[in-house]
Amino acid sequence: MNAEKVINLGEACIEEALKIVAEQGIEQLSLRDIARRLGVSHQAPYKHYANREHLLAEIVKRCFADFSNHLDSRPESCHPMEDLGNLGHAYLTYALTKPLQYSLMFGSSLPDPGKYPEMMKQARHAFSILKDAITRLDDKKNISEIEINALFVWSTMHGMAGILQNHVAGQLNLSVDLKTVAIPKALDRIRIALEAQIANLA
Amino acid sequence: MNAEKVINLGEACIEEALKIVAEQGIEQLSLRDIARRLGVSHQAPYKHYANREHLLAEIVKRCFADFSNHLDSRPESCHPMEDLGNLGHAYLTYALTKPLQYSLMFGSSLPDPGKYPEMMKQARHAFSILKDAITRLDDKKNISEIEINALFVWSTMHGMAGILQNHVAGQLNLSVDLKTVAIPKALDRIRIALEAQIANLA
DNA sequence: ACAATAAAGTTGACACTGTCAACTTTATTT
DNA sequence: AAATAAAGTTGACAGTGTCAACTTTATTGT
Repeated sequence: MNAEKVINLGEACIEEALKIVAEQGIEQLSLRDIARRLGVSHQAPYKHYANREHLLAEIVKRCFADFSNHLDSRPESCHPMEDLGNLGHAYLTYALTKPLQYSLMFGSSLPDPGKYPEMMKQARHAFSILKDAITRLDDKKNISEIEINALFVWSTMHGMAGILQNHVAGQLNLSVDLKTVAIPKALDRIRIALEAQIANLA
Repeated sequence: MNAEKVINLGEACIEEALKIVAEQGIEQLSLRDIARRLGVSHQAPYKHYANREHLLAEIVKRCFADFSNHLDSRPESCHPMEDLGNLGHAYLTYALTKPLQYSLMFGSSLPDPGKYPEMMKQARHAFSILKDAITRLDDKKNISEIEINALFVWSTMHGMAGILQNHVAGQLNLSVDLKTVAIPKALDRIRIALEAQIANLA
């Protein structure tokens, strides 16, 4: 199927890896399979990635970059709370439309963060987008409050995204539709919590 | 080290599997290694578990049962909101003191839920504990509202737990301590959101 | 009590994996 | 054009899951 010669094997490995993860899950990902599908010897990929984890770290790094781009391209709004809502929406949209990438970033199969600083640099950048949006809610807040709120929002987003795709929720016999009802309501509750807390300080 | 004969190999496999996961992570778990450490042939475990995934499903099932027990043994309280706070505390305590078990249940390495109904039965039971606590907040609410709130609370809990152990947060250069500051504040925000929403309906 | 049967455990094989080492080919540099 | 580095190949090894056939141990029915 991939008879023509591969121009850039390093890039081709990443593309093929994503396909394999999409088709068979991350457990089934093997460098040998990548090589086989690209019509190349089983050792060729090792000339570009020292081992399996290095390849995964590179993929995750790009996922974070792609994720940041997606968050940055949300609709503009000059109302900070509306903007935060847009951000939440963009977050979940990403988790739903690119479940592979999302689970690579936030699933438990993440490569050891300490070993891959470039990967984590991209991760911090994504988090800073959320912090910036929360800062605009109330610029009189100190950095701790902002971080606390950011972690709160991120936790809920992360939790909902996880529930949405981990087919766990599908097995809970819920009477309510997740995407159309539960998620918007949950976003409402985040807004309520943040507004109440801002009012408290005022 | 385990020279004396194993009495119940099925149980011994599970114990040894948990040890291996604790020592080396779930990726390193192999049935052959379990067999070797128990001083038994490499095929012996297969007489008790058809394959690797069946063993994992059995482990996860027990984790959910243990999790439910832990949630049920939280301090009693006749104030529903306080009880929900205790529940949240118990949830996070479990995630922090038994990170292995927690990540087995909620990590991405979960065995296919559809294939293991017994496992999911235990999962539903754990979820029902949360639903019950939320029902007591306002017994005039309909089932949908309760489920929505339960998902909201669960999402935030799940997200925070994930952030707490996924070493992701440790790499974000946060200025605030997670356990002592950020988590209690986040629980506050959950309470605020739920109270505001109950007041709205009243 | 004892033969029949099922369960538990062993041994051997196979295809698959990651990874090391040595080699050949191709591209780059000087 | 020679020297050198990069990219790709081939072969090997230990580890893995799992199938099949076998032996040992327990259970069971009569």
